[in-house]
Amino acid sequence: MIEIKKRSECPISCSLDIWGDKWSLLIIRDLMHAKQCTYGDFLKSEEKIATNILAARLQMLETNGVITKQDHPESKAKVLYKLTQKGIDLLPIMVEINLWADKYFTLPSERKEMIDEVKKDKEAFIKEKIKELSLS
Amino acid sequence: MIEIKKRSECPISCSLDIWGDKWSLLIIRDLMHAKQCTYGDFLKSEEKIATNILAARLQMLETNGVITKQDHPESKAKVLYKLTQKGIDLLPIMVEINLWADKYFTLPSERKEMIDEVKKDKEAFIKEKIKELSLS
DNA sequence: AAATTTACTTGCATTTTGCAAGTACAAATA
DNA sequence: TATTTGTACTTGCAAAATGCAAGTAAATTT
Repeated sequence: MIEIKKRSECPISCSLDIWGDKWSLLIIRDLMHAKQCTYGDFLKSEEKIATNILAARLQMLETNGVITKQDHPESKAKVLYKLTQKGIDLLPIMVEINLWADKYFTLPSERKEMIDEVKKDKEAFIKEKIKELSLS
Repeated sequence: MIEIKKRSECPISCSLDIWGDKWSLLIIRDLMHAKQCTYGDFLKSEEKIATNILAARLQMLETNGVITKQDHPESKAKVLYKLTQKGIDLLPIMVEINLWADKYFTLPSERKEMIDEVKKDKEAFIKEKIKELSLS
């Protein structure tokens, strides 16, 4: 089992205790891009997470209600991971991280396109994206 | 010295490579609350960071241009740490983390007050707070 | 029936974290 | 002026987390 030990009652600290490790937000990013992923999909991401770490993080995020597992409609060998509402609600944080990164790094052009869309109308982007993630 | 190895060119990943560890955002949080802190101030925070980890993180954040050191005006024994513009620009991310935490945790009342102010007018809050952090 | 895919687990080396103690310089106190 | 205290670290070592390679078990494909 996974221990959820809070370092303090501070909102930043409590949040980091759930997803403030090296990998969790990348898993969540994948789910925001793809809406649903199999275990293997996560392993394919370019940052190359180790399989045991992936398993541990998925467990942690599920225990904390950020993601859920469900059966794959076409195969019993596969599992689908999805964001819960709690996970979907991390979108504004992700958007702000993207904007910060856009200001201080040189990003690949395919990322820039999305960010330019955000910059045009942040609220609209978030609203639309949340809607997308919520149905399904 | 500190190694800045990027796992990928993804904005989320690049950002996490700088401040995506267990402690950095808590250091940044302290600086956002206090505007400037000494080494000892950070050690006093309720999460109780270990002194060697603190030294390592401060070094990392300074190397990456998120914070700066300056002489304490009243004592050569003390050092003042402050946010750079790059650090101040993390404020919107912090605000969103607070809002997420507000939705999913029960927070202490003194934190709630600040968050209620944010909820009234997020843009205004951020603008005002950035102004505050920028002068000095 | 055998090989392959999928989602993991296991074992072990490496790296990071945490704790306690130590150091060096500045400042306050006796 | 000598000694103690404060401040910002560093060092050494144990514990925990991470990373890598290989293994397992059930489902699917061949």
